Amino acid sequence: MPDEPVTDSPRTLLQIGEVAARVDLSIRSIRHWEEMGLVRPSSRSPGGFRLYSEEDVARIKLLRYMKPLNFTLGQMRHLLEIRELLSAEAETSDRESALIWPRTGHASDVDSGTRLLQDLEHYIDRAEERLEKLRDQVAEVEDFVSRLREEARHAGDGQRPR
Amino acid sequence: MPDEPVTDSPRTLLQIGEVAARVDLSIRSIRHWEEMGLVRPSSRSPGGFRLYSEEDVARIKLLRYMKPLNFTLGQMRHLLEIRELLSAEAETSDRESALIWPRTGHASDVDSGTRLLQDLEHYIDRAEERLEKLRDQVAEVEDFVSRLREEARHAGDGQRPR
DNA sequence: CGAACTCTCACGTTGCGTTATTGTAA
DNA sequence: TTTACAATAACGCAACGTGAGAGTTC
Repeated sequence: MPDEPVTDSPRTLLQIGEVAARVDLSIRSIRHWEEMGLVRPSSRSPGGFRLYSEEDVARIKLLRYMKPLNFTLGQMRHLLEIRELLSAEAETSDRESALIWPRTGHASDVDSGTRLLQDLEHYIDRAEERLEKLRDQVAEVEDFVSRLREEARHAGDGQRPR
Repeated sequence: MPDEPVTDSPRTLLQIGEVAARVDLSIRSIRHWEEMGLVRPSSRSPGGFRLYSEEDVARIKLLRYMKPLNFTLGQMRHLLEIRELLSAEAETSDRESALIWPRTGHASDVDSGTRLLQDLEHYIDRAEERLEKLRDQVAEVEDFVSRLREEARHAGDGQRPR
C-alpha cells in the first residue's frame, strides 16, 4: 500500500513560465505585479524559483481579465483587498448575527463593511463604464480595419489586377 | 450687400480644445502625436494657436480608432504614410498604364508599390489579430464584471438584507 | 553534463499627465 | 479688461521591456 496518489499538491505547482503561458502574460508582468503587491507565489523552490498553486494562477487570471479596464495596479490591488475583507467579514458576520438582526451592536463594524461595499460598488460602476467604452472601441476598430482592407483591395487592384 | 456667408472655410477651423472634445482625446495626446509626427494642424492662428480643418480632425479620428490596436505611435505613423504613398502612386499609375498592362517598364516602381502593399497587408493582419484579442477581452471583462456584481450582491445581503 | 529555465538588479521605453510660466482670443 | 483657452518647456510617472550576469532544474 504505497501512499503515492494520496497528495497531488506538489504536482499542481507551476513555475512562472508555465503560468505566463497559461494566462497569456509576460513573465515580467507577473514579477512586476508581485513587486507592486498584487500577487505572490505561495511557495518557492529550494533554489528560489517561484512556484504557483492553482489558486495563485486563478488570482492572476482574474487580474488579467481585469486588466483591460485600465485601472492602475494600485486600484486593482485595492479591489482584490476589498473582496478579501468583505468575504472575511461575511463569515464573522454569519456567526455573530445568527438570529439577532436589526441593530446588532456597535456601528463601527457595520460602517466599515458598508464602506467596503460602497467602494466595491464604485469600482463596479467604473468597470461597467469602461466596459461600455471597450464595446465602442471594438466597433470602431472593426470599422477601421474594414476600411483599411477596402483600401488595400483597391490598391491591390492597381498593383496586380485580376 | 455684406459678404458674410460667402466663405465658411474659416468657420470649419477648430482649436485644439474643440478637437479634443470631439474625438474624445486629451489635448496633451494630440500635441504629443504632433511631436511624434502623426498629425499636424493645417494652419495656425496669427498668435500661434493650432487650427484644425475637418480633414485634420478626420485624420485624428482615424488614429483614435486605431489606438486600441496597441501599435506604437511610430507604427501608426508608418501605416498612414503607406496609405498616402499608395494612394499617390495609384494616381500616377492610372495615367501611366492606361492600356499597357503586362510589363509596364522598369521594375523598381512596381517593387516599391508591391512592398508598400505587403507592409499594409502585414499591418492589416496584425490589426485583425488584435481585433480578435479585443473581442476576447470584452468577453472576459463581461465575465469579470458580472462575477463582481454577484459578489457585491451577496456581500450586500450580509450587510443590509431584505 | 548541457540546454532551458529562472533569479535579481538596473537601466531604457512608450505614451502620455502635470505643473509652471507666459501669451492669445473673444 | 477680464475670463477662458492655448503655447512651450520640462519634469514625472505607470507599466512594463530588455539586457547582464549568475544560479537552478531536469
